[in-house]
Amino acid sequence: MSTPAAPEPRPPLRERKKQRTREALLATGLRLFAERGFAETTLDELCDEVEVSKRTFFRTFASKEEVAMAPLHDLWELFLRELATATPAGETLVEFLHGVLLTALEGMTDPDWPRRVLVSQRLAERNPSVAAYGLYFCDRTTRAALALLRERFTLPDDLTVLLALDILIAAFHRAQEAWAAAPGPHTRDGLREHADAARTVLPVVLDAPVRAAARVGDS
Amino acid sequence: MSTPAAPEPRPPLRERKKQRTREALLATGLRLFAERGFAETTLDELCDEVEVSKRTFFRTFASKEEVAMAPLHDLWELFLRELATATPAGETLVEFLHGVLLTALEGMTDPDWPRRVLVSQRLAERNPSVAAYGLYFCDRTTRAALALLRERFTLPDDLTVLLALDILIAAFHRAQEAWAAAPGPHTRDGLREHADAARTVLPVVLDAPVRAAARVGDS
DNA sequence: TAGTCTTTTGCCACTCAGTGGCACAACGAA
DNA sequence: TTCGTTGTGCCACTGAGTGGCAAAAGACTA
Repeated sequence: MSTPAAPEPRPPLRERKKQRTREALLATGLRLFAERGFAETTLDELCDEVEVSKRTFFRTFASKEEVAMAPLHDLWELFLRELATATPAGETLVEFLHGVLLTALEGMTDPDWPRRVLVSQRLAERNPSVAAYGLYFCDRTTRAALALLRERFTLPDDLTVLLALDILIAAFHRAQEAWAAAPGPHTRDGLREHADAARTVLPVVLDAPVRAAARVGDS
Repeated sequence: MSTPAAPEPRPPLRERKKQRTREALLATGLRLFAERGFAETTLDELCDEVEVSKRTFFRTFASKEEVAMAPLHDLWELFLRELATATPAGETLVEFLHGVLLTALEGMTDPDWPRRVLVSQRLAERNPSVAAYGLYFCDRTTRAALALLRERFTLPDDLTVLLALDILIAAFHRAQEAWAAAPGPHTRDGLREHADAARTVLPVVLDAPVRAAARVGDS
């Protein structure tokens, strides 16, 4: 389980069994999707292998796509939890948000998490419904973050804050794509480096130039 | 039909009939979705009313969601067509893209288009699968725009260009939401004004401040 | 420890978006 | 007018997703 929960008293058996079921569905789902393809793996097959009913599957996950995107969504959920307690130190909003996101990234302590994120990224690249679900989840995260920020801080207007969040999420998303596409081992630190690089580019983006290409054959 | 195609020779009967079918499915779909709800309207009902088979529906649209989002997607498709011919005049990439988008917006000449866009926006707000589809469509538009830009212009690295496109699309998306939420008549010009306002905010966003709120009861 | 209450699970039937195959209808060209 | 091409409708089907309900499992109390 990749959620970096603080140590807490042992949950009741019922809760522990629910978490075991969730983890089994998630691990098996990611494995089967990666081996056979997302569309080519039915939920009946997944539930047979985990030995739970499909009814239970849908009590655990909202949709098939949620399994595929769960590793990344765990990160965003932690981001929101960190945002609920983080304190800015005079930096800009985008820098503050970026810092909170990196803190959440540090909180992804399960050594298997990067591998799972890579599987998720591949599934999103190859399956439109997975990609769409991921994008929608981030849009909802933006909404939740705005509400959290409004409760806790003095901020500019909603449009400015929403755009700051959109820019942060777009930068991380592109970083994640670049990380997944890069050769070599895929590590959490590597993802952080790509995220930092994307963050660094942001001030340049608004001033980026565009010129007609020199056309071959044009003298 | 909201596509602002240049005047062209009369298409063959087959093509005209296809377009009539598409328009009938679109107009009827939007109407039924708005009246009854997206999920509450089945494709069987829609096809019965238009008197085509469901098989034909799926030859015309890739999904039910595509009907709901078609008005906005028409705009993005025109954006890509404009991008294939537009010439920058020394402005930044984001300004150039914004200009092309406004040109595409001017090309949405059907007087019914704003009303349809409003219906689409409402459907997206109320139906996750519609919103997700719209977001995914825009992500694919970003990809297509990058490829177009690369063919035609000298540009910075892919990350910078992708982020410029992401920022443009996010700004327009938020403008559209604000436009839909605003009281009074919803016009294409109103949407342009909101788009301009969002564009204007962009340079400010990266420097936007965040401070702890003064807490009531704290002396 | 047994009984009772609460929560969870599995089973089942079902809906509906979406798909593929194929025969027939409609259109287009010579 | 004939023939080739393209489009349509019909049909059977799949699989994600849903609701109802009885049985099983866990929690709590005396």
